[in-house]
Amino acid sequence: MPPYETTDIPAAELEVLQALWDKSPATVRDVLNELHNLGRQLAYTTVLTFLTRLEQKGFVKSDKSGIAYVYSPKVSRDKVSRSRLEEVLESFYDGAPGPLVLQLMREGKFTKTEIGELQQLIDDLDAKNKRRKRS
Amino acid sequence: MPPYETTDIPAAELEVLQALWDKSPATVRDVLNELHNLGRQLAYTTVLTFLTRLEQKGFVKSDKSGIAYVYSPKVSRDKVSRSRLEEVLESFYDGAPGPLVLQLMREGKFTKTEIGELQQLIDDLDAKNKRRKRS
DNA sequence: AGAGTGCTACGACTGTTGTAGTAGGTTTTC
DNA sequence: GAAAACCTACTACAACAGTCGTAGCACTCT
Repeated sequence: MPPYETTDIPAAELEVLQALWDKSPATVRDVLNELHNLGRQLAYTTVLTFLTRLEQKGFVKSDKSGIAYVYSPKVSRDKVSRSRLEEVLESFYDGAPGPLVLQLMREGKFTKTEIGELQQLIDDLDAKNKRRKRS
Repeated sequence: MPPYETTDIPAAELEVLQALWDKSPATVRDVLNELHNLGRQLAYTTVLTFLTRLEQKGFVKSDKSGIAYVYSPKVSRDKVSRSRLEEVLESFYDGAPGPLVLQLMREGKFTKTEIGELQQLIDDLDAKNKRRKRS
C-alpha cells in the first residue's frame, strides 16, 4: 500500500460520506434520510451504490449486525479535509500556507474568540522564532 | 449567465491551465514544453484536447495570430483558487474560515515576514473590533 | 518539387461518476 | 399465511475525464 493514502473522493460520494460522518454508524436508510433532510434527493439504491463504492475504495466499512448492513467511516473527516486543503495549497499556493492565511485574514470574517486565539498563536510563533534565532 | 460562475475544472485540465497561467500567451507547444519541464508527460494532442475543452467551457481563449493558435486564460488563477478554497471551506469548515486558519497556524509553517504581516492584520482586526464595540 | 516538420480537426477508446431500475430474498404485519 | 415493506446484488447507461492516433493541410529546407 502507498505510504500516504490520497483521499480522492468524487463529489457525490463525498456527500454521502459527509452524511455518514454525521450519523455513523448508519444504515443505508439512515444515510438516505439524512441526505433528504439536507435537501438532497437521491434514490435508495443510489445511496447504496455510493456506499458500496466507498467501501470498495476503503473509505467506509460495514457490518451486518441485524437486518441491514450498518456502515461506518474508516477515514476521518479531518483526514479528508486535511488532504483536500493540502491539494488546494499545493495547486495554488505553492504549498505554503502563509499567503492563503493572509488572504483569508484580510477578509476578516472572524469571531472575537477566534481573534483571541489567533493572537495567542502568533505570540507562540513569535516566541519560537526568537528562541530559534538566539540558539 | 449565472451571477457566480463556479470554476469546476477537472484535475488534468487544471494542470494544463496552470501551465498556461505561467506561460500565457502560449501555443500548444509552449504549454506542452512547460508541462514537460514540470515532469508531466503528455502527448501533444492530449494537451490540444484539454485546451480545446477548456476553451469550450470558456476558461481560455485563443487567437490564430501566426502559424499556430495562441491561447490565453480567460479566468484568473485567483478566481479559481478562491473558488476551490471556498469549496473546501463549505464542505468541511461550515463556511467559516476561522477554524481552518487556526488549524493551519497551529502547524506553524510561516516565515518571519509572514508572522509580521499576520500580527499586523490581527491588530487591525482587533482595532476594528474595538471600534465596533465602542460605537 | 519532394521530404520533413509542425499544426489542427476529428474520432476513438477506456475508466469513472452520477443516477437508478429490477429481481429475488427476508421480515413484518394483518 | 398472504401481502406489504425492506434489504441487497446485479445490471445499466449516459455523461464526463484522461489519453492519444490518424489524416490532411501548410510551411520549410534543400
